[in-house]
Amino acid sequence: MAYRPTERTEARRRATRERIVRAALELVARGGYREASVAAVAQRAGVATGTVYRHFPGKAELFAEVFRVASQREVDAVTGAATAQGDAPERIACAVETFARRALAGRRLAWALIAEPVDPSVEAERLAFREAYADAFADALRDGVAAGELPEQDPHLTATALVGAIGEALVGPTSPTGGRTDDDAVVAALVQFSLRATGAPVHVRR
Amino acid sequence: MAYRPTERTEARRRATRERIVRAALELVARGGYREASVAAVAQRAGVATGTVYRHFPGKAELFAEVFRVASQREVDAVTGAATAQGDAPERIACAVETFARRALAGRRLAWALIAEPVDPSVEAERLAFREAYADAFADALRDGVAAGELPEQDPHLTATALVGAIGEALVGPTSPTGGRTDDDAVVAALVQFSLRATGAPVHVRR
DNA sequence: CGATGGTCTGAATCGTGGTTCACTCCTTCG
DNA sequence: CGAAGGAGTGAACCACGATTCAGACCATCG
Repeated sequence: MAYRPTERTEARRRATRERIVRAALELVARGGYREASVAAVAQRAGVATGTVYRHFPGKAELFAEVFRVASQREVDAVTGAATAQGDAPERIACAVETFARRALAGRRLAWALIAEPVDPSVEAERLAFREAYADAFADALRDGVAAGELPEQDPHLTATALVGAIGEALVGPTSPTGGRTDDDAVVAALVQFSLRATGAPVHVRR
Repeated sequence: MAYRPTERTEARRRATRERIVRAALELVARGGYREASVAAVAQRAGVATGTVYRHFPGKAELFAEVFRVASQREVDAVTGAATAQGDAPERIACAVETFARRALAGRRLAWALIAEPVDPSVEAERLAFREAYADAFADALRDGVAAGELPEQDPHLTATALVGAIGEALVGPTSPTGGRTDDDAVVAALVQFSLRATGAPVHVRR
């Protein structure tokens, strides 16, 4: 025996893996899942295609991780907003706005995470992603109902519907040519919609 | 010259084409787009694969037609409901209920029409489908706003969001194992959600 | 009939990626 | 140094499903 993997080589390995994931993420954010072929990812990461398979069992696993990472980032932001100070309506408004603004900032990625065609195994990741979103909303809703700030309702269904509503409203403009609508206006309208949908009392927001 | 296509042969030709479309629709309704390979369609229609290409330039065109037909049917139903008698809230409730009930009756097809991965050219068809849905809602909303029954809002955005909300709420349970939730309850909750979202005054619906 | 125009057939072909693997190169340590 | 254990390479391989096409079969009409 004369060779033992050491910290240094470990680090290099991790770095390569990292680069592959980042490259994949960039490609998805740019051109969606379909543009992100293994060959393209490898090229962008500066490695040979075979190298990808040294780090991941297959394309599905690679992209499952990519989606997991990207989703987590988004969900964390929204969850943070939904657990901020304030009453339920305020928290919901905040979460919706966060969701919407982040999606608009990276439409292509948002589309990939929310609506693009992907492999079944990657799809599973996306389902989890939506669930996580819905959960963030659902928690705030539950609190609001308990506190009497919101009318009686099924929090999970309302939350799911909200996720769908926001997704559709944002992805619609995304996938076609790219509606040149005013982002602020869209966000504001979505917040209004969401507050009404939850049954929050309408105050004059000014 | 000794041969001229006649009414009889024309009819046979149309019948074959018809069978292909129907077979494709059935396959989509059963297993979604990905299960619906050209070979499978041909087999189900009782023709050879090559025959499909005698009636359609390619798979994309075939399924564009399939989606168009299926969509039209659904949209017509919803549009009908949305243009029925009554004030805007009633019409919207009616449209939402129609949308939801029909989707629940054929979940797989609904999923294919609303959310499944498809070729880009077929995707265009689906976009049109969503637009049509949204338009049906938007019209009722516009009327409601004009009549002072609903608060000031961007009807198109509200309509789009509604389509997304309903789609997500219905498709969510569809794609996984298949939530065993009570359909009636879901529909009722969705109607409530939609009415609130549009800003309709909450009356006791009984 | 039989010549003509057309549809139907289905096995072979093609294109597109994902995946493999024999080989080269690098690192570690006796 | 040199044997041992990977990591990285990239051209070749393969699976899969859409598409093609040469021939079989059929309807029309002079």
